[in-house]
Amino acid sequence: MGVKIDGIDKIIINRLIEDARTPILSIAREVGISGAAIHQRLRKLEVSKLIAGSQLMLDPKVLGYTTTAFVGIFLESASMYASAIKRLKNIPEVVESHYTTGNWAIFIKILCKNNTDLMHLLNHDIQRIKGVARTETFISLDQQINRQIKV
Amino acid sequence: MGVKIDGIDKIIINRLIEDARTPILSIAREVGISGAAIHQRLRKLEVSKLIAGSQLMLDPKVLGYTTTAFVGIFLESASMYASAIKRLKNIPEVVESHYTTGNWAIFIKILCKNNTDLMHLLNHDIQRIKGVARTETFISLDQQINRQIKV
DNA sequence: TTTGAAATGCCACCGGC
DNA sequence: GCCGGTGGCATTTCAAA
Repeated sequence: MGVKIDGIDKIIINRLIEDARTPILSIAREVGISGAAIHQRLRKLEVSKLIAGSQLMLDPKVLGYTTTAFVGIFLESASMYASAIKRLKNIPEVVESHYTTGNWAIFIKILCKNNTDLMHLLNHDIQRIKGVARTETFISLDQQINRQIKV
Repeated sequence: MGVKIDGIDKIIINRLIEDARTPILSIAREVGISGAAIHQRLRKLEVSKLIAGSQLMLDPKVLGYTTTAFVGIFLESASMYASAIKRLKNIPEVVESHYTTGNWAIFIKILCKNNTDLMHLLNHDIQRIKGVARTETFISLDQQINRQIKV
């Protein structure tokens, strides 16, 4: 993991984490080097794969997705993992899926419009996936932290 | 929640979710309307708050953060929630925190460099937060889905 | 790694439809 | 809602140090 990052790189990264469309020249003026230099540093950071891309962030609430929930899924056998994931990928409300140690085999994060939709998603979409034995659901009532790891 | 989005808006959004720095004019050429029109649509979507911003995405693995874990936290009493969150905010490895129904009061997502760091984080940083009674940890061995809600 | 300069391309704002 | 035009910037590349 030989990626070395100095203070200027940190400023560049932090400005672009706040707003990925910040003009490079405005960062250049802030740190006091030329735009070309910023540009080359960015390319280096991309080549190193530290920068994985940039994303427009949507607010799910504006689309009506007001409920966030986590669901732990018990599988009948570990061998059903791959096929279960395939099915989960087809459910748009599933925004994260992990294979975890501990209680469950699969652990997912989902967004729903309301509790009726959540119930429908659980009973109709998730519970009916082949291999799914049982689920445990935790509804997020409040999210206080949502950030990236710091450089 | 009166935000109506047509096919062109969807294309704009999806292109910018893939790469937030995509030039507006290249989207304009793709959909066959002028850059000015794309620009106006984007402004409308920003005003509607559907677009919450844009972010540079870092790859935590390149920084050495190879372990993702979820930790359920039991609190001695719900009244310690606010102060516990305050302490969690000071732990950079904590990237998400939720107040959840079900077993735990607080549910967090953390990134660590390895299992030793994870243990240290749990025993030294998290367990010692005032009000934290007990924790349950789930390590993610594999993440197969990571996306935003679709428009 | 940095710089300035140059070519190219983009953005953001109009007035008008 | 969309367009074309425009002036001012931004991006990208290059040779040079």
